[in-house]
Amino acid sequence: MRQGSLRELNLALVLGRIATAPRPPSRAALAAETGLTRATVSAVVEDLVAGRLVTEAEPTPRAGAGRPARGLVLAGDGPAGLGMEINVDYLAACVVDLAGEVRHHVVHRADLRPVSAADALGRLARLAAGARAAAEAEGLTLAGAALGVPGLVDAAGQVRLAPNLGWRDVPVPELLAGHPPLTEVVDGVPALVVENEANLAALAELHAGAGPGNFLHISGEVGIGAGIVLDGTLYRGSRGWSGEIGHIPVRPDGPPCRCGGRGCLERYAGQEAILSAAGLAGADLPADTAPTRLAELAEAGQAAVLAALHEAGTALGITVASVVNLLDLDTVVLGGGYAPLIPWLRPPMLAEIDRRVLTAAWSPVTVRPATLGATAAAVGAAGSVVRRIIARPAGWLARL
Amino acid sequence: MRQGSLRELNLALVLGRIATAPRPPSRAALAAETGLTRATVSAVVEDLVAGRLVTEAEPTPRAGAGRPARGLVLAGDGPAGLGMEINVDYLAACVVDLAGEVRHHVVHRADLRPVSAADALGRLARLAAGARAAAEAEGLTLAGAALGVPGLVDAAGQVRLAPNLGWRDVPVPELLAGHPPLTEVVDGVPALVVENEANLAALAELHAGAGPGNFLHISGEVGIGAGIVLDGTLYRGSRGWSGEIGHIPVRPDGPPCRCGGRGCLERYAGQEAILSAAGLAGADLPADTAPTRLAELAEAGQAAVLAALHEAGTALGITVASVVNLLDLDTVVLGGGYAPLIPWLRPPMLAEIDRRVLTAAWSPVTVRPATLGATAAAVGAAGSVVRRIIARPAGWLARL
DNA sequence: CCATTTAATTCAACCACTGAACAAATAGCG
DNA sequence: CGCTATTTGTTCAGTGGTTGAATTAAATGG
Repeated sequence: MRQGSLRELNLALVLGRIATAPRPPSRAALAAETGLTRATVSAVVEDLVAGRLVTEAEPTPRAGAGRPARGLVLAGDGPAGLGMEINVDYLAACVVDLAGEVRHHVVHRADLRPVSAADALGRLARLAAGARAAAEAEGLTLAGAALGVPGLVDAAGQVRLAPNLGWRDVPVPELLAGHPPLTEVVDGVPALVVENEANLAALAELHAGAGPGNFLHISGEVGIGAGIVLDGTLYRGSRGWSGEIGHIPVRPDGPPCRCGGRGCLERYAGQEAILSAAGLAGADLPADTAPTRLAELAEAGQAAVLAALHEAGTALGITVASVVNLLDLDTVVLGGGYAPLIPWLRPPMLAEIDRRVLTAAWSPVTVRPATLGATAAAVGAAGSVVRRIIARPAGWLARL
Repeated sequence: MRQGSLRELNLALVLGRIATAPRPPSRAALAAETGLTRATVSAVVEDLVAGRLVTEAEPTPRAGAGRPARGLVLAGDGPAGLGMEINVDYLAACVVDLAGEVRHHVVHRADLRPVSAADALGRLARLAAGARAAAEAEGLTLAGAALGVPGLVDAAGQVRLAPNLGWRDVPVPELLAGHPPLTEVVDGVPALVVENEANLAALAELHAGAGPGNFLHISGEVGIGAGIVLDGTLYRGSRGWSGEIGHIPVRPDGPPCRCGGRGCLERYAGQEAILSAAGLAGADLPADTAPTRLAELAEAGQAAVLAALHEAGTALGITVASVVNLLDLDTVVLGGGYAPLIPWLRPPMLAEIDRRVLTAAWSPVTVRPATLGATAAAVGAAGSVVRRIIARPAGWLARL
């Protein structure tokens, strides 16, 4: 810890409080919360304001006597994050400002399975260029970018395997490097961070939904992925490959899975599995509309659909019971395609959880829908960029 | 971060380096590693030496010219930790010094199932008093105590459920409070920390075995527990109830378990299950000798025993595959009663892992025996006390 | 025996936080 | 309307702890 570290830590501490406070706090309130003196907080805030990270809000009306406080809020015109997502049937890009506000958002629908990786990334780069232009038009400065992909990503940002896209060993940063505007390096972190989309969706939920805590966020897209948040931070695993929940064995002697195992969760609760159990295998539904279609049919009381959802919920419940026994989580969030199906998935899930979780008697497990919709991964990607600035503002300040 | 925090952080930083260095480092080497100046390191070390946390070793012979360095080592006569363990068939107490050396260790064998909790804790307090006397005779000062129990412990240290001991809602700190010498409160942390023994065994492995990393430590005692180490720290879960791996469903429609579920791991790989599958249900083996007996019979080629171990290993493999898919771990450590059975458990475990772990192709999962024996939990308990001092030396220094 | 090299300490300078005093801005009250 | 109480935010001398250079200490090698 150098001498300057103290200021770095206090910048992060104060900025973090401003970011999470329910109402714009005054310097005096920040001093009281953090234990710092008002003098120190004033000095720190001065740095933050000079760096365009914080601005003063309108004086907040307050009860009682005394000089009115000047509320501090995250700047809406400072740095922003660019978030992107590639999935089986769409591309997305968005811009999120420091306050977490989504300032720009475009989704480009297209079946990307027949398209080459280079081509898909080329289209994405065009979306990103548009997003950057939109951000600059609003006075924002992009401070970094993150991209979510439905697959395994290694430390260098290379996509090792994305089965549903048909990708294998795709060097994403290299392929995108030629395309502006993603070429700057900020503060030791690569200009473009590539990450599993389930992890990013969990991050989005962490910041948008109920505050920190321990939860599992299950993304039911074409495959089943999960992001794990432990003690308020995303857990990525030794190599960033955590959350491959789709291939957890539910019935070890069950039907074979293309991963090589048998009875994987995906064989019971994956989109294909549900559709085929519901007798809709040949219906050729686009991946993005299948969940709502299933919900309609379930609403109408279609027996095969109800049975398929019950089976899927049971499998999910068995898997979640394993996870909760292992990690002692209090909440499970269902996102992606599962969100519209919650009314039918939840009862069998809870039944299995209650039976199989050793500690269920002392504290029930909550199963709830994600607060964000299908755009969660892209928003989470952009959010991860601005969150990094909030966690280490010194890096941003060191560089204008 | 107050002004004094800087010194606190640097005390912890330097002490941590001294603790983990392979050879006694000099002040100059510490300065180079940490980025601090030699002046600062000297000042910090002076504080640590004054607080009896560090002492100077004999000058280390070095090649080349120059004034010889004075090596710094953790003090062997400063604070120490008292570790205790209660299990089904024994009590244990030990004293570990700052350097991690076990300075005292006693095990008291006795079947504790018929004994009341108060009585068992009374006996434990006598062991602890003996350990304290031994520690003081060696010039050590006990800085805290930790106790491992085979069950669920809540935040207050109360044992909510320890099925194999037959305990339910036992207020351990209260029952031990009357018994010296466990009554001091150190630095906001309760004088006695009560913790699940599987977690403590994992901690012991973390410090004694291969350095930090991500691993799962499975303790095969009468029940099956696990400790989870993520990024070099023990993960305890929302309520400290993580690692209840024994009740992860292996075959959801399998035989009923006393937890209320069906097909739990414990029904395939628990000690009772293995013995009964091996046809030794009525043999009335003491819990502590059963594993070695099984190993003997397996060595002799007894078919029923080999089949039972194969079944147990398969179930463990299926469970570990779930865990690795979820957490992306690179290592699984088998401890407790599983250690002597590794030659027979490992092959079926690896077979299941290879089949079912999605990322197994890129990086194999290592399954290895624990480096500590049956005493791991008690040593881990004592280690957790001294580790806390190493992580926050300021608390200890603030107090003499 | 002296030059060289590396280790550790000393000391003035500096950075950031501290605490108290002060200025600013408002509400309440007579 | 003016005075007081109250709370916010700033100013400033003081202090703790790190910084960097100079100095001393203790060895090797020619």
